[in-house]
Amino acid sequence: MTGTTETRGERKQRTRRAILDATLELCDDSSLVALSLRQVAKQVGIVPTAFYRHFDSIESLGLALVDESFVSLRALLRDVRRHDPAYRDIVDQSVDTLVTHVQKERQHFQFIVRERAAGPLAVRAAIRHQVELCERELATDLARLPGTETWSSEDLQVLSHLIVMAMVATAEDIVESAGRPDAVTAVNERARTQLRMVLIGAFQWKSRD
Amino acid sequence: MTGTTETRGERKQRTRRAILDATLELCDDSSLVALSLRQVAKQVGIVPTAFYRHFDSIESLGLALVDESFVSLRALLRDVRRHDPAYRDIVDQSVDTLVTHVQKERQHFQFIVRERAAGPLAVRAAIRHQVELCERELATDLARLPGTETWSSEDLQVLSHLIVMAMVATAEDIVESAGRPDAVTAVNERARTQLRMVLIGAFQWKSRD
DNA sequence: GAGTTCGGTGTACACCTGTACACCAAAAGT
DNA sequence: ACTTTTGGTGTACAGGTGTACACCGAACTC
Repeated sequence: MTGTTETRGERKQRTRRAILDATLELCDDSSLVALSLRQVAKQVGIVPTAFYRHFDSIESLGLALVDESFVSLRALLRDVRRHDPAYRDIVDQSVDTLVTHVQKERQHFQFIVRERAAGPLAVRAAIRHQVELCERELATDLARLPGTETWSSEDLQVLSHLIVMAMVATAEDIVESAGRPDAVTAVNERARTQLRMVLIGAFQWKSRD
Repeated sequence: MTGTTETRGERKQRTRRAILDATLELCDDSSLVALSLRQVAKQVGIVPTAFYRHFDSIESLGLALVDESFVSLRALLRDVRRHDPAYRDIVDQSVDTLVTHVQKERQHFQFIVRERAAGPLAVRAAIRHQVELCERELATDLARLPGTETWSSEDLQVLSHLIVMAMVATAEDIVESAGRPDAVTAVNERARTQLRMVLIGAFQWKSRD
Protein backbone atom coordinates (compact mmCIF):
# COMPACT_ATOMS: atom_id res chain seq x y z
CA MET A 1 0.00 0.00 0.00
CA THR A 2 2.75 2.41 0.97
CA GLY A 3 5.06 0.89 -1.64
CA THR A 4 7.82 -0.10 0.75
CA THR A 5 7.46 -3.30 2.70
CA GLU A 6 6.71 -2.81 6.35
CA THR A 7 8.17 -4.42 9.41
CA ARG A 8 5.63 -6.20 11.58
CA GLY A 9 6.04 -3.84 14.50
CA GLU A 10 5.55 -0.84 12.25
CA ARG A 11 2.31 -2.19 10.89
CA LYS A 12 1.01 -3.06 14.35
CA GLN A 13 1.73 0.41 15.60
CA ARG A 14 0.13 1.94 12.52
CA THR A 15 -3.20 0.20 12.97
CA ARG A 16 -3.03 0.80 16.69
CA ARG A 17 -2.72 4.49 15.88
CA ALA A 18 -5.64 4.12 13.46
CA ILE A 19 -7.77 2.59 16.20
CA LEU A 20 -6.97 5.42 18.59
CA ASP A 21 -7.72 8.04 15.94
CA ALA A 22 -10.94 6.35 14.87
CA THR A 23 -12.09 6.22 18.46
CA LEU A 24 -11.39 9.90 19.01
CA GLU A 25 -13.29 10.60 15.81
CA LEU A 26 -16.30 8.59 16.94
CA CYS A 27 -16.13 10.20 20.38
CA ASP A 28 -16.74 13.55 18.74
CA ASP A 29 -20.45 13.06 19.19
CA SER A 30 -20.75 10.15 21.53
CA SER A 31 -19.05 8.64 24.55
CA LEU A 32 -16.93 5.56 25.15
CA VAL A 33 -19.73 3.82 27.01
CA ALA A 34 -21.98 4.17 23.97
CA LEU A 35 -19.30 2.95 21.60
CA SER A 36 -19.17 -0.56 20.24
CA LEU A 37 -16.12 -2.50 19.28
CA ARG A 38 -17.71 -3.06 15.88
CA GLN A 39 -18.20 0.63 15.19
CA VAL A 40 -14.55 1.25 15.93
CA ALA A 41 -13.48 -1.65 13.74
CA LYS A 42 -15.63 -0.45 10.86
CA GLN A 43 -14.24 3.08 11.16
CA VAL A 44 -10.69 1.72 11.13
CA GLY A 45 -11.39 -0.63 8.25
CA ILE A 46 -10.56 -3.87 10.01
CA VAL A 47 -12.66 -6.85 10.94
CA PRO A 48 -14.11 -6.75 14.49
CA THR A 49 -12.05 -9.60 15.87
CA ALA A 50 -8.82 -7.93 14.78
CA PHE A 51 -9.50 -5.33 17.44
CA TYR A 52 -8.40 -7.84 20.07
CA ARG A 53 -4.88 -7.93 18.67
CA HIS A 54 -4.42 -4.44 20.15
CA PHE A 55 -6.80 -4.03 23.08
CA ASP A 56 -8.85 -6.53 25.01
CA SER A 57 -11.79 -4.22 25.58
CA ILE A 58 -13.15 -0.77 24.89
CA GLU A 59 -12.23 0.10 28.43
CA SER A 60 -8.52 -0.61 28.01
CA LEU A 61 -8.61 1.32 24.74
CA GLY A 62 -10.03 4.17 26.81
CA LEU A 63 -7.18 3.91 29.28
CA ALA A 64 -4.68 4.16 26.44
CA LEU A 65 -6.42 7.29 25.21
CA VAL A 66 -6.27 8.79 28.68
CA ASP A 67 -2.53 8.24 28.80
CA GLU A 68 -2.09 9.71 25.37
CA SER A 69 -4.24 12.73 26.16
CA PHE A 70 -2.32 13.56 29.27
CA VAL A 71 0.92 13.50 27.35
CA SER A 72 -0.37 16.48 25.39
CA LEU A 73 -1.66 18.07 28.55
CA ARG A 74 1.76 17.78 30.14
CA ALA A 75 3.20 19.47 27.08
CA LEU A 76 0.81 22.31 27.76
CA LEU A 77 1.86 22.58 31.39
CA ARG A 78 5.51 22.57 30.42
CA ASP A 79 4.80 25.43 28.04
CA VAL A 80 3.11 27.42 30.75
CA ARG A 81 5.98 26.88 33.18
CA ARG A 82 8.70 27.62 30.70
CA HIS A 83 7.78 31.30 30.66
CA ASP A 84 9.50 33.70 33.00
CA PRO A 85 7.53 33.58 36.25
CA ALA A 86 8.10 37.33 36.57
CA TYR A 87 6.55 37.87 33.18
CA ARG A 88 4.40 40.97 33.16
CA ASP A 89 1.12 39.17 32.84
CA ILE A 90 1.41 35.49 33.59
CA VAL A 91 -2.37 35.18 33.45
CA ASP A 92 -2.75 36.25 29.84
CA GLN A 93 0.11 34.00 28.87
CA SER A 94 -1.26 30.94 30.64
CA VAL A 95 -4.80 31.31 29.37
CA ASP A 96 -3.60 31.88 25.82
CA THR A 97 -1.48 28.76 26.02
CA LEU A 98 -4.42 26.75 27.32
CA VAL A 99 -6.80 28.02 24.67
CA THR A 100 -4.32 27.35 21.88
CA HIS A 101 -3.52 23.85 23.06
CA VAL A 102 -7.13 22.86 23.53
CA GLN A 103 -7.97 24.00 20.03
CA LYS A 104 -5.01 22.17 18.56
CA GLU A 105 -5.77 18.96 20.45
CA ARG A 106 -9.51 19.42 20.48
CA GLN A 107 -10.41 15.75 20.20
CA HIS A 108 -8.20 14.70 23.09
CA PHE A 109 -9.54 17.36 25.41
CA GLN A 110 -13.11 16.66 24.38
CA PHE A 111 -12.50 13.01 25.13
CA ILE A 112 -11.10 13.77 28.57
CA VAL A 113 -13.86 16.19 29.50
CA ARG A 114 -16.56 13.72 28.48
CA GLU A 115 -15.13 10.53 29.92
CA ARG A 116 -14.15 12.28 33.13
CA ALA A 117 -17.84 12.44 33.94
CA ALA A 118 -19.34 9.55 32.03
CA GLY A 119 -16.67 7.05 31.05
CA PRO A 120 -16.23 3.49 32.27
CA LEU A 121 -15.26 3.28 35.94
CA ALA A 122 -11.58 2.58 35.35
CA VAL A 123 -11.30 5.38 32.79
CA ARG A 124 -12.94 7.85 35.14
CA ALA A 125 -10.59 6.81 37.90
CA ALA A 126 -7.55 7.19 35.65
CA ILE A 127 -8.59 10.69 34.61
CA ARG A 128 -9.27 11.78 38.18
CA HIS A 129 -5.88 10.47 39.17
CA GLN A 130 -4.12 12.40 36.41
CA VAL A 131 -5.98 15.60 37.26
CA GLU A 132 -4.97 15.13 40.87
CA LEU A 133 -1.35 14.88 39.79
CA CYS A 134 -1.74 18.14 37.90
CA GLU A 135 -3.12 19.76 41.02
CA ARG A 136 -0.19 18.61 43.08
CA GLU A 137 2.30 19.87 40.53
CA LEU A 138 0.57 23.22 40.41
CA ALA A 139 0.61 23.37 44.20
CA THR A 140 4.38 22.95 44.33
CA ASP A 141 4.74 25.59 41.63
CA LEU A 142 2.56 27.97 43.61
CA ALA A 143 4.63 27.32 46.71
CA ARG A 144 7.64 28.79 44.90
CA LEU A 145 5.82 32.02 44.17
CA PRO A 146 6.58 35.01 46.43
CA GLY A 147 3.75 35.72 48.83
CA THR A 148 2.79 32.13 49.57
CA GLU A 149 5.38 31.56 52.27
CA THR A 150 2.85 31.75 55.07
CA TRP A 151 0.38 29.42 53.40
CA SER A 152 -0.47 26.04 54.80
CA SER A 153 -0.05 23.16 52.37
CA GLU A 154 -3.79 22.50 52.60
CA ASP A 155 -4.57 26.00 51.39
CA LEU A 156 -2.10 25.61 48.55
CA GLN A 157 -3.87 22.45 47.51
CA VAL A 158 -7.24 24.14 47.73
CA LEU A 159 -6.09 26.99 45.55
CA SER A 160 -4.61 24.70 42.93
CA HIS A 161 -7.78 22.62 42.99
CA LEU A 162 -9.73 25.79 42.30
CA ILE A 163 -7.46 26.84 39.48
CA VAL A 164 -7.36 23.42 37.84
CA MET A 165 -11.14 23.24 38.09
CA ALA A 166 -11.44 26.59 36.37
CA MET A 167 -9.08 25.44 33.64
CA VAL A 168 -11.03 22.23 33.10
CA ALA A 169 -14.19 24.28 32.79
CA THR A 170 -12.46 26.63 30.37
CA ALA A 171 -11.32 23.67 28.29
CA GLU A 172 -14.94 22.47 28.23
CA ASP A 173 -16.08 25.86 26.99
CA ILE A 174 -13.39 26.00 24.31
CA VAL A 175 -14.30 22.56 23.04
CA GLU A 176 -17.93 23.61 23.05
CA SER A 177 -17.25 26.73 21.00
CA ALA A 178 -15.01 25.02 18.46
CA GLY A 179 -15.16 26.68 15.07
CA ARG A 180 -16.66 29.94 16.31
CA PRO A 181 -13.68 32.30 16.74
CA ASP A 182 -15.75 35.00 18.47
CA ALA A 183 -17.01 32.51 21.04
CA VAL A 184 -13.44 31.35 21.62
CA THR A 185 -12.16 34.85 22.32
CA ALA A 186 -15.10 35.45 24.64
CA VAL A 187 -14.21 32.34 26.63
CA ASN A 188 -10.59 33.42 26.59
CA GLU A 189 -11.36 36.83 28.08
CA ARG A 190 -13.70 35.42 30.67
CA ALA A 191 -11.08 32.90 31.75
CA ARG A 192 -8.52 35.68 32.17
CA THR A 193 -10.84 37.75 34.29
CA GLN A 194 -11.74 34.75 36.43
CA LEU A 195 -8.13 33.84 36.98
CA ARG A 196 -7.28 37.41 37.93
CA MET A 197 -10.12 37.50 40.43
CA VAL A 198 -8.93 34.26 41.98
CA LEU A 199 -5.32 35.40 42.15
CA ILE A 200 -6.27 38.72 43.72
CA GLY A 201 -8.11 36.75 46.39
CA ALA A 202 -5.12 34.49 46.81
CA PHE A 203 -2.68 37.37 47.26
CA GLN A 204 -4.90 38.70 50.00
CA TRP A 205 -5.18 35.31 51.64
CA LYS A 206 -3.70 34.43 54.98
CA SER A 207 -3.74 30.86 56.24
CA ARG A 208 -5.21 30.47 59.70
CA ASP A 209 -2.38 28.42 61.17
CA MET B 1 -52.80 -3.98 43.30
CA THR B 2 -53.20 -1.01 45.61
CA GLY B 3 -56.66 -2.22 46.58
CA THR B 4 -58.55 0.88 45.52
CA THR B 5 -59.36 1.28 41.87
CA GLU B 6 -57.25 3.85 40.07
CA THR B 7 -58.23 6.57 37.70
CA ARG B 8 -56.54 6.35 34.33
CA GLY B 9 -54.60 9.57 34.79
CA GLU B 10 -53.31 8.41 38.15
CA ARG B 11 -52.06 5.18 36.71
CA LYS B 12 -50.37 6.92 33.79
CA GLN B 13 -48.60 9.30 36.10
CA ARG B 14 -47.59 6.45 38.37
CA THR B 15 -45.83 4.47 35.68
CA ARG B 16 -44.37 7.67 34.26
CA ARG B 17 -42.88 8.27 37.70
CA ALA B 18 -41.66 4.65 37.71
CA ILE B 19 -39.94 5.19 34.37
CA LEU B 20 -38.20 8.32 35.62
CA ASP B 21 -37.09 6.59 38.82
CA ALA B 22 -35.92 3.49 36.99
CA THR B 23 -33.89 5.63 34.62
CA LEU B 24 -32.22 7.50 37.47
CA GLU B 25 -31.49 4.15 39.07
CA LEU B 26 -29.89 2.81 35.89
CA CYS B 27 -27.97 6.06 35.43
CA ASP B 28 -26.22 5.40 38.73
CA ASP B 29 -23.52 3.56 36.87
CA SER B 30 -24.08 4.39 33.25
CA SER B 31 -25.17 7.25 31.05
CA LEU B 32 -28.27 8.01 29.04
CA VAL B 33 -26.45 7.42 25.76
CA ALA B 34 -25.56 3.90 26.87
CA LEU B 35 -29.09 3.17 28.04
CA SER B 36 -31.55 1.15 26.03
CA LEU B 37 -35.27 1.53 26.03
CA ARG B 38 -35.54 -2.16 26.82
CA GLN B 39 -33.37 -1.93 29.92
CA VAL B 40 -35.57 0.85 31.23
CA ALA B 41 -38.73 -1.11 30.43
CA LYS B 42 -37.39 -4.20 32.18
CA GLN B 43 -36.42 -2.21 35.25
CA VAL B 44 -39.89 -0.65 35.38
CA GLY B 45 -41.61 -3.96 34.80
CA ILE B 46 -43.43 -3.07 31.61
CA VAL B 47 -43.13 -4.35 28.10
CA PRO B 48 -40.78 -2.34 25.84
CA THR B 49 -43.44 -0.94 23.54
CA ALA B 50 -45.37 0.47 26.51
CA PHE B 51 -42.53 2.94 26.94
CA TYR B 52 -43.83 4.87 23.94
CA ARG B 53 -47.06 5.69 25.77
CA HIS B 54 -45.00 8.09 27.88
CA PHE B 55 -41.96 9.20 25.90
CA ASP B 56 -41.11 8.88 22.26
CA SER B 57 -37.39 8.34 22.80
CA ILE B 58 -34.71 8.07 25.43
CA GLU B 59 -33.74 11.60 24.57
CA SER B 60 -37.10 13.11 25.45
CA LEU B 61 -37.09 11.06 28.63
CA GLY B 62 -33.76 12.70 29.34
CA LEU B 63 -35.24 16.14 28.78
CA ALA B 64 -38.00 15.36 31.28
CA LEU B 65 -35.37 14.34 33.82
CA VAL B 66 -33.48 17.58 33.24
CA ASP B 67 -36.61 19.58 33.98
CA GLU B 68 -37.30 17.56 37.07
CA SER B 69 -33.74 17.84 38.32
CA PHE B 70 -33.71 21.60 37.99
CA VAL B 71 -36.86 21.85 40.03
CA SER B 72 -34.92 20.46 42.95
CA LEU B 73 -31.99 22.70 42.11
CA ARG B 74 -34.22 25.74 42.21
CA ALA B 75 -35.43 24.62 45.60
CA LEU B 76 -31.79 24.65 46.67
CA LEU B 77 -31.23 28.15 45.36
CA ARG B 78 -34.36 29.40 47.08
CA ASP B 79 -33.05 27.94 50.33
CA VAL B 80 -29.74 29.72 49.90
CA ARG B 81 -31.40 33.04 49.20
CA ARG B 82 -33.92 32.79 52.02
CA HIS B 83 -31.22 33.32 54.58
CA ASP B 84 -30.43 36.77 55.84
CA PRO B 85 -27.88 38.19 53.40
CA ALA B 86 -26.19 39.84 56.37
CA TYR B 87 -25.82 36.47 58.05
CA ARG B 88 -22.51 36.15 59.79
CA ASP B 89 -21.07 33.64 57.43
CA ILE B 90 -23.04 33.33 54.25
CA VAL B 91 -20.36 31.05 52.79
CA ASP B 92 -20.72 28.32 55.39
CA GLN B 93 -24.46 28.51 55.09
CA SER B 94 -24.49 28.25 51.30
CA VAL B 95 -22.02 25.43 51.06
CA ASP B 96 -23.83 23.46 53.76
CA THR B 97 -27.08 23.88 51.90
CA LEU B 98 -25.50 22.72 48.68
CA VAL B 99 -23.88 19.69 50.26
CA THR B 100 -27.08 18.68 52.01
CA HIS B 101 -29.21 19.04 48.91
CA VAL B 102 -26.84 17.13 46.68
CA GLN B 103 -26.74 14.26 49.12
CA LYS B 104 -30.52 14.20 49.44
CA GLU B 105 -31.07 14.35 45.68
CA ARG B 106 -27.97 12.43 44.79
CA GLN B 107 -29.38 10.66 41.75
CA HIS B 108 -30.66 13.84 40.17
CA PHE B 109 -27.39 15.68 40.59
CA GLN B 110 -25.39 12.71 39.40
CA PHE B 111 -27.60 12.58 36.35
CA ILE B 112 -27.10 16.28 35.61
CA VAL B 113 -23.35 16.17 36.11
CA ARG B 114 -22.97 13.18 33.82
CA GLU B 115 -25.33 14.17 31.03
CA ARG B 116 -24.02 17.72 31.05
CA ALA B 117 -20.83 16.39 29.53
CA ALA B 118 -21.92 13.24 27.75
CA GLY B 119 -25.67 13.22 27.20
CA PRO B 120 -27.53 13.39 23.90
CA LEU B 121 -27.15 16.72 22.15
CA ALA B 122 -30.56 18.09 23.12
CA VAL B 123 -30.10 17.04 26.74
CA ARG B 124 -26.70 18.69 26.90
CA ALA B 125 -28.16 21.86 25.44
CA ALA B 126 -31.03 21.88 27.92
CA ILE B 127 -28.67 21.49 30.86
CA ARG B 128 -26.35 24.22 29.64
CA HIS B 129 -29.32 26.51 29.21
CA GLN B 130 -30.54 25.86 32.75
CA VAL B 131 -27.09 26.42 34.20
CA GLU B 132 -26.91 29.69 32.29
CA LEU B 133 -30.18 30.76 33.86
CA CYS B 134 -28.73 29.99 37.28
CA GLU B 135 -25.73 32.14 36.47
CA ARG B 136 -27.92 35.05 35.47
CA GLU B 137 -29.99 34.78 38.62
CA LEU B 138 -26.86 34.69 40.73
CA ALA B 139 -25.55 37.73 38.89
CA THR B 140 -28.62 39.79 39.76
CA ASP B 141 -28.34 38.62 43.35
CA LEU B 142 -24.71 39.66 43.48
CA ALA B 143 -25.61 43.04 42.05
CA ARG B 144 -27.69 43.69 45.16
CA LEU B 145 -24.78 43.01 47.47
CA PRO B 146 -22.98 46.06 48.91
CA GLY B 147 -19.59 46.61 47.28
CA THR B 148 -20.58 45.63 43.73
CA GLU B 149 -21.98 49.02 42.76
CA THR B 150 -19.00 49.91 40.60
CA TRP B 151 -18.95 46.56 38.82
CA SER B 152 -19.70 46.23 35.15
CA SER B 153 -22.40 43.74 34.29
CA GLU B 154 -19.83 41.68 32.40
CA ASP B 155 -17.72 41.31 35.50
CA LEU B 156 -20.76 40.32 37.49
CA GLN B 157 -21.49 37.62 34.97
CA VAL B 158 -17.91 36.41 35.04
CA LEU B 159 -17.98 36.15 38.81
CA SER B 160 -21.25 34.26 38.86
CA HIS B 161 -19.92 31.95 36.14
CA LEU B 162 -16.92 31.27 38.33
CA ILE B 163 -19.04 30.60 41.40
CA VAL B 164 -21.54 28.39 39.60
CA MET B 165 -18.67 26.45 38.06
CA ALA B 166 -17.16 25.91 41.49
CA MET B 167 -20.51 24.74 42.78
CA VAL B 168 -20.96 22.32 39.90
CA ALA B 169 -17.53 20.92 40.61
CA THR B 170 -18.38 20.65 44.30
CA ALA B 171 -21.57 18.80 43.45
CA GLU B 172 -19.49 16.42 41.33
CA ASP B 173 -17.17 15.79 44.25
CA ILE B 174 -20.06 15.22 46.65
CA VAL B 175 -21.68 12.73 44.31
CA GLU B 176 -18.31 11.03 43.93
CA SER B 177 -17.83 10.68 47.68
CA ALA B 178 -21.33 9.45 48.41
CA GLY B 179 -21.46 7.18 51.43
CA ARG B 180 -18.09 8.27 52.84
CA PRO B 181 -18.90 10.90 55.47
CA ASP B 182 -15.29 11.90 55.99
CA ALA B 183 -14.82 12.51 52.27
CA VAL B 184 -17.98 14.60 52.25
CA THR B 185 -16.81 16.85 55.06
CA ALA B 186 -13.44 17.23 53.34
CA VAL B 187 -15.17 18.38 50.15
CA ASN B 188 -17.36 20.67 52.22
CA GLU B 189 -14.40 22.36 53.86
CA ARG B 190 -12.51 22.71 50.62
CA ALA B 191 -15.54 24.28 48.97
CA ARG B 192 -15.83 26.83 51.80
CA THR B 193 -12.21 27.80 51.54
CA GLN B 194 -12.44 28.12 47.78
CA LEU B 195 -15.52 30.27 47.97
CA ARG B 196 -13.90 32.52 50.57
CA MET B 197 -10.83 32.94 48.38
CA VAL B 198 -13.00 33.88 45.44
CA LEU B 199 -15.07 36.31 47.45
CA ILE B 200 -12.01 37.97 48.92
CA GLY B 201 -10.78 38.51 45.40
CA ALA B 202 -14.17 39.83 44.38
CA PHE B 203 -14.32 42.35 47.21
CA GLN B 204 -10.96 43.65 46.11
CA TRP B 205 -12.07 43.81 42.50
CA LYS B 206 -12.54 47.00 40.56
CA SER B 207 -14.05 46.94 37.12
CA ARG B 208 -11.99 48.71 34.51
CA ASP B 209 -14.79 50.83 33.04
C1' DG C 1 -75.75 0.26 28.71
C1' DA C 2 -73.21 0.81 24.22
C1' DG C 3 -69.17 2.71 22.26
C1' DT C 4 -64.69 4.81 22.58
C1' DT C 5 -60.22 5.71 24.46
C1' DC C 6 -55.91 4.29 25.91
C1' DG C 7 -52.22 2.06 28.98
C1' DG C 8 -50.40 -2.17 28.58
C1' DT C 9 -49.42 -6.93 26.27
C1' DG C 10 -47.29 -10.46 22.95
C1' DT C 11 -45.40 -11.59 18.63
C1' DA C 12 -42.44 -10.62 15.03
C1' DC C 13 -38.61 -8.79 12.32
C1' DA C 14 -34.38 -6.87 10.75
C1' DC C 15 -30.37 -5.31 12.61
C1' DC C 16 -26.40 -4.77 15.83
C1' DT C 17 -23.62 -6.65 19.66
C1' DG C 18 -19.37 -9.34 21.68
C1' DT C 19 -16.68 -13.10 20.91
C1' DA C 20 -15.31 -18.08 19.76
C1' DC C 21 -13.19 -20.72 16.14
C1' DA C 22 -10.66 -22.11 12.11
C1' DC C 23 -7.93 -20.13 8.74
C1' DC C 24 -4.35 -17.38 5.87
C1' DA C 25 -0.12 -14.96 4.31
C1' DA C 26 3.79 -12.85 5.22
C1' DA C 27 7.37 -11.36 8.47
C1' DA C 28 10.67 -13.19 11.93
C1' DG C 29 13.47 -16.64 13.84
C1' DT C 30 16.19 -20.77 13.24
C1' DA D 1 14.90 -23.77 3.66
C1' DC D 2 12.27 -24.87 7.61
C1' DT D 3 9.21 -23.59 11.24
C1' DT D 4 7.01 -20.31 14.19
C1' DT D 5 4.76 -16.05 15.18
C1' DT D 6 1.36 -12.85 14.40
C1' DG D 7 -1.79 -9.26 12.39
C1' DG D 8 -5.71 -9.80 9.95
C1' DT D 9 -9.80 -12.49 7.76
C1' DG D 10 -14.54 -14.89 7.39
C1' DT D 11 -18.02 -17.58 9.42
C1' DA D 12 -21.04 -18.48 13.06
C1' DC D 13 -23.91 -17.98 17.12
C1' DA D 14 -26.56 -16.54 21.06
C1' DG D 15 -28.07 -12.76 22.64
C1' DG D 16 -29.73 -7.57 22.82
C1' DT D 17 -31.84 -3.50 20.12
C1' DG D 18 -35.68 -0.37 18.27
C1' DT D 19 -40.07 -0.54 16.64
C1' DA D 20 -44.26 -2.10 13.76
C1' DC D 21 -48.54 -4.50 14.27
C1' DA D 22 -52.64 -6.67 16.14
C1' DC D 23 -54.80 -7.23 20.31
C1' DC D 24 -57.02 -6.83 25.22
C1' DG D 25 -59.67 -5.05 29.12
C1' DA D 26 -60.83 -1.59 32.09
C1' DA D 27 -61.56 3.26 32.68
C1' DC D 28 -63.93 6.85 30.45
C1' DT D 29 -67.85 9.27 27.40
C1' DC D 30 -72.28 9.64 25.86
